[in-house]
Amino acid sequence: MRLEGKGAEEGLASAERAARALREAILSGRLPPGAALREAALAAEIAVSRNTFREALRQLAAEGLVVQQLYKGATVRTVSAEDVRDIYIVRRALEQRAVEESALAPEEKFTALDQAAALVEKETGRADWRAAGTASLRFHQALVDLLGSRKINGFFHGVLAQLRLAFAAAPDEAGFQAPWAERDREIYDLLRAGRRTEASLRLSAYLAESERAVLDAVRGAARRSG
Amino acid sequence: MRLEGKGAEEGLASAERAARALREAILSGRLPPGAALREAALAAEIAVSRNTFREALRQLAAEGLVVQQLYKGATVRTVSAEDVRDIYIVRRALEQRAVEESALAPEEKFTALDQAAALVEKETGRADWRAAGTASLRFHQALVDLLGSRKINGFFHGVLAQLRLAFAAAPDEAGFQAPWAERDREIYDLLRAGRRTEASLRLSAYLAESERAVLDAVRGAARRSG
DNA sequence: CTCTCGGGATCGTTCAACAAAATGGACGGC
DNA sequence: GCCGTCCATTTTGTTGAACGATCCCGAGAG
Repeated sequence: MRLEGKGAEEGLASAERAARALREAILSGRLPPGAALREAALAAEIAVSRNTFREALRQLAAEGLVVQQLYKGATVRTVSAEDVRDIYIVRRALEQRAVEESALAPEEKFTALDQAAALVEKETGRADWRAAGTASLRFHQALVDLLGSRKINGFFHGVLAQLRLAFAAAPDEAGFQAPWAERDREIYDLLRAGRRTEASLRLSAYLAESERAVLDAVRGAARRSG
Repeated sequence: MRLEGKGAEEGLASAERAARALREAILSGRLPPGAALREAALAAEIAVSRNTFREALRQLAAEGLVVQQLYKGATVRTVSAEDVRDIYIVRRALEQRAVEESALAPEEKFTALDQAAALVEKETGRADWRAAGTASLRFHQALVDLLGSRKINGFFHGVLAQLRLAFAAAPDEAGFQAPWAERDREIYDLLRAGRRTEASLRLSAYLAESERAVLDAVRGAARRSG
């Protein structure tokens, strides 16, 4: 019987806790892209030793959220226009594949997809655009999950995390309040009805428009800061 | 067993050198799946401190080559039958997508693909099945590279590394000397001729057969050691 | 044979120290 | 005023030792 009562963080190595804390700080925008991650200060903040913090840094670097340069330290990854294009190559590849193969997916994955779409609608309804954006990404994560691959899910999760990084760089940019809810719901309905070709076309249009919006936002942020 | 490297490793953090040395030792089969990675011993062998070695371990764990369990240490990842099925879901998704989108790929990617196919033929010609297997994986890596995505390339590289892990567990198994060279060359020729539908069918058959062979091998290895 | 109970062995983590390199600012030349 | 140089300071990369926590394994009790 263990006495440590720190919720879901028990039984975790403190290096893992440090990685989570850092990941959370980055994805919440508290540590924006480009921010220097000074070991001494941040390690003290998370209450771990510098060595342990460095283990967490290595892990986040391997995940692509952090960039390490020898003797220059670690910084939060900045998302370039080229990165955005790459991200959308991935999205097109995996989401389109998921649509094509959706006939093989088990029923429960569709209900999960339905619930994700409902959440997007709910957050959109209360005009919480940030939450709606997150919910929409979760919908697309659920879409890719139709493929039923752990590895693809993990990979796609990391890629969407980088996309959120791009959002953090340029929040509330024009075009970001696009009608996600209707688009996602529409794609879901077409999928459920087995109209995969139409779903694929709809998804293709959605991704193209989304990519353009994110690219504009990233370019705007680069212009502002460079 | 010496894990030390020498060549072009200047300007690299020694944690990175340690990660490379360990990765190489794992992928070469010198540290087989399931092997315990004792920190003190291996750190001494690579001539780095235990702390530095632990950074390397974290990195390899994030890459999926190593599994860490609290207070039980790190082991080389073992590849289960389910892992193999997952790997082939990834291969089908990415390689098929690459074939479908191949019309958009620039010319130089096709010449790289051609050269990769030639290398498979060369190694097959000298009956070096191990080298031929590696070359064939490189051909399929080049195939996925038609998509032109850094992220997908990196992801796929890691997945194929795990597949090599499965080979390491069960080398020279029946079905592994399958006619890779002809298959790969055939797919390349169909692609170059723009006959994408036929290439897709050929690839599909190839992957199905390959998956079955690897699954049999992994199950055989599990039976031997379980 | 199974269960319990040590006694290593190994892991997870911290700390202090140091070399190497980057950083930033004072200084002087133009 | 502008520019490059030099040097003190900071930060990183790495090490070695230490120590509690936990696992592993074998000896002995039942």
